[in-house]
Amino acid sequence: MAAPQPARLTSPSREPEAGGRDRYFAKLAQERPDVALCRATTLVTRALDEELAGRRLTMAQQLVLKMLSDVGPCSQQELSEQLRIDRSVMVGCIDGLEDSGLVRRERHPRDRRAYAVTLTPDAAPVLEEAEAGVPHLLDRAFGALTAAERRTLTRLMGKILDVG
Amino acid sequence: MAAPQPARLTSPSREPEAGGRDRYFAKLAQERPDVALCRATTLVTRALDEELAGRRLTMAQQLVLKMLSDVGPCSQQELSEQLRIDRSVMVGCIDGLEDSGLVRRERHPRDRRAYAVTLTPDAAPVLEEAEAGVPHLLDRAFGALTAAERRTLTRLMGKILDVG
DNA sequence: GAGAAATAATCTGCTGGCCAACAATCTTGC
DNA sequence: GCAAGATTGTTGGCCAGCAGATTATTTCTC
Repeated sequence: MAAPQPARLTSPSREPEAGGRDRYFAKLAQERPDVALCRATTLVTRALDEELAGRRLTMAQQLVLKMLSDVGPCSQQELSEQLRIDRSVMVGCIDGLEDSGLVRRERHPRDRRAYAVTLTPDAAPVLEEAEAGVPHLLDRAFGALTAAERRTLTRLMGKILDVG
Repeated sequence: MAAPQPARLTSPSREPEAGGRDRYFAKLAQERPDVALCRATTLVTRALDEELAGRRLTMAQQLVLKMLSDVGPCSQQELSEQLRIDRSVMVGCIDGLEDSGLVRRERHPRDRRAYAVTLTPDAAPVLEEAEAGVPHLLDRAFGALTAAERRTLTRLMGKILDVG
């Protein structure tokens, strides 16, 4: 495909390689936006997980509380759709919140197939604490980007997601 | 947290909601670059998977062949590090390529712990075909972005990944 | 109305990525 | 030269995301 390759192998010792074998990823990330995107997301996800490790809520649960606080009681279906979390994952997510006493599964008054997931009074302080940690979370995940670059990233993601 | 929420629930019928309940994701994606990035990557990954569905190679296998072609025989460790694919995943990846007769696991001459994963002659045309499909793949994944935007995205991902 | 089709929540199974543990092998410190 | 530690490939376990099947309920069609 490319130039005839030497059949030589790196020795196991740590001599810095001239042929770019040890910097191959940098080249790959420049040529393949898909790979760069996936690997960067893995890093960001790991940073988020580390940051959330000590806290009471998972990211999904945090988003659920926030949406309930913003728009009022929702069915699991609505939460799933708007937060882009799979229905089957949402079940366990709400289970956890219910066990912690932060939401209740009430019946939807007009559709008894659906629940009306509703915040309890206990949820407010927990949500507030979680929201207060978001800036630090973002700094940890996107520390390499300036504020302007983060806005650019948000705009590009918005186009891929087809929102605005 | 926000304004006092109405305890009202959406009726099950499909009336477009004024309160932004049905556009909540758009707002979320604008406020939370982390969520936007993760959801966009899910979309891109799905597009890639659909595109690769009919082909012989997975994305990981394609990257392995390309790297072997570019830098010559490598240990699985080197492939793992540079392609950012976990060692345990790399095992199955190379297994598949070996079963297809595209690579061989030879012993590393100086380190008998490691293999020297080596391309076979059969690999060249398969890799060439895969490489030929990359532009179409990227168009499918990033169709919403212009060429300039794709370059910007690549640059931002590079900063997160700390490469150049 | 009555039956057919659609929908909400749930469960199960499948896949893929990540982490911990393991045996074989290499490297290092003394 | 030898024991302690690191490294390579491998396996198995865990979790998220996704599709399919199921049950209860609602909506649509006649």
